[in-house]
Amino acid sequence: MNDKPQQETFDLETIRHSTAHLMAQAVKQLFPETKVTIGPVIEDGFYYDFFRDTPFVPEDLEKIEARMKEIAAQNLDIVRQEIPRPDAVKMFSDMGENFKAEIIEGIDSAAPISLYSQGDFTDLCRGPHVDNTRALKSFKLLSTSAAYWRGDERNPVLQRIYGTAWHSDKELRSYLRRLEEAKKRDHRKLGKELDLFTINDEVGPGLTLWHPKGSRVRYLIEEFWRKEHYKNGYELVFTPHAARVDLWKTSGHMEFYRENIFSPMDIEGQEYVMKPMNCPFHIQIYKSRLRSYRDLPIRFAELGTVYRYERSGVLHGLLRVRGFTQDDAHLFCRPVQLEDEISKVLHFVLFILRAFGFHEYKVYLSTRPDKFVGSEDDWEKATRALENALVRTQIAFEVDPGEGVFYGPKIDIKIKDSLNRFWQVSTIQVDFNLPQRFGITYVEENGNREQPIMIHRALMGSLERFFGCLVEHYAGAFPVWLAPVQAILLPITDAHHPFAEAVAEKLAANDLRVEKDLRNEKIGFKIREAQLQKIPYMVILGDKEVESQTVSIRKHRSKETRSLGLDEFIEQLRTETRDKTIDVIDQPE
RNA sequence: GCCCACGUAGCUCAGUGGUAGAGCACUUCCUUGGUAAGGAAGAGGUCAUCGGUUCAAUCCCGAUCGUGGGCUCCA
Repeated sequence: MNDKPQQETFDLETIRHSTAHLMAQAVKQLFPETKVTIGPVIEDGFYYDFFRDTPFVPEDLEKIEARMKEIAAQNLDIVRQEIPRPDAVKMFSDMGENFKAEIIEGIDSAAPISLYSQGDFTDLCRGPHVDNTRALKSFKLLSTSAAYWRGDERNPVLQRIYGTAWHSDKELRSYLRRLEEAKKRDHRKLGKELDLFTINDEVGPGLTLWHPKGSRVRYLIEEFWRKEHYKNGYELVFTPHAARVDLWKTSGHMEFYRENIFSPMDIEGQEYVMKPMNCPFHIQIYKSRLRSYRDLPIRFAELGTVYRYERSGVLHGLLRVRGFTQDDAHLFCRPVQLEDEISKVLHFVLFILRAFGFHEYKVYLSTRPDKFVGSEDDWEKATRALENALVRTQIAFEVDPGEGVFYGPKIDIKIKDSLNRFWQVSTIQVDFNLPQRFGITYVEENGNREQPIMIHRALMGSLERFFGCLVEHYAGAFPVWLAPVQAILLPITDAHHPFAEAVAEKLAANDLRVEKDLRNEKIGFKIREAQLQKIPYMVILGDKEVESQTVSIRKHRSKETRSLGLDEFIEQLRTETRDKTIDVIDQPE
């Protein structure tokens, strides 16, 4: 066995990068008029951007993939060589590869220009690559799209092909299964199937209609959120959906955020806009009277619905919409309180996220960008406060240098879902800008007026996005505490309807969410539907149950049935609801 | 916004230059059945919208609106 595969000796990034080259080679062979540009490795795969007049169609992908396999099977050695920069520019210019020539001109003059060749194909590349095309076996081309040269829409349009590559066919298959699974639990699909929400053309793109079942879940989330906020020392407020444009001039949003603000409307000669943020309102509440250092910290929280103009092409289900509700809060504190406040927010956010079944996070600390307001000293202190709070809370984090917003440093939290995907939800941002713009103050111990530090924070980000994330995380099978319907009663025949009514009444009297399926259908049919609706508990009621005054329970996740007394069942449901018990979350194999 | 694809019944989708079909859902009837689909009948569509080509357009062309995959940006 001398042709034993060697792919295990290369890391995935190298394999993917080499596969991108292999694809470019195949494309050049099949479509010689095409020009190559760049082909980087991305998460789970790679892409390569080509310049040509006509876009690739799915049949092209099949042809390209077949050619790639042929080339790989030729066992071509991949050879690196370095050449002088002018030669490289000339070479690619002569080949008509003006994009490559342009890249070379942009490369640091100290860096060597390296070429990689395999058979008839030579490409500019930093490498590294696998040593022979035989190492490239487990790949698949996935999709095409358009992209701009260097990501700028003023530049030529390029045709992009996405693909994926792995060490082995087994890994490849597993990845493709994961894609299938993600498609199955797409919140847009489940939203329709489970009757949770719709986004309707006549209402408008990016505007969500929450159906009764989706609303139920949202209401439960909100209820939990409000209760915990009161417990944690927040005051809840409500503020309007629109305000005079002058407010947004003061806040600076008309200047810096204008392109996301809906066009103004004229009301009695005054311009008003829909609010893109809640902060100016909370600041106005702060300003409604004189504040003492004794009042601080002040924490105003609101499930505030904001409207932001997003370009039509970026809208996506509930994840990117034009009207959404932030679980927003603004904290006003003295500088000495900053670290403590951040620390409390961190504890709080982890508590909330855990309740929803998220236990793994990526946390980023973003520091001062080039353009900023406030003094370097303030930034320094605030950044240290954030960092100390993270350390104190024993949260692992990465520093994102220079990635803070112009008005202050921030902490971002991404949560990992059951398919190992990360979702940006929580954010904690220090703001030196708005307190100054609105001139808010408090009276210090010594009688002087001081400017409070303001913190913006959202735990779930937006309810729409968080809900979409939950739907995908649970694949639509919400845990008992969140399920819109916790139990469905399935009488065997209409003779058992009275018993079902009685059971329903008792469950409802215990604050449980119950439905009855009294349709003239066989039990198998009712079970199938309840199963597809992902209702946690099915309650089968027939002669046996009426006679013994018990209920037969079938759980969504297991096919076994269990018979128990009604009170016992109620107790179990109540306990699971109270403890926010989360069953094993469905995972793809 | 830009590139590409798509838009047919409530849903999922066939289909044709001569004004349309299936399955599921819905309504009615039969069936009273113990753990993933019992049977029959019926109703339901300006084929996204507006214009053009044509004797004739759901089909071809254009525009608009919307959706999807990306680009870009973010919560």
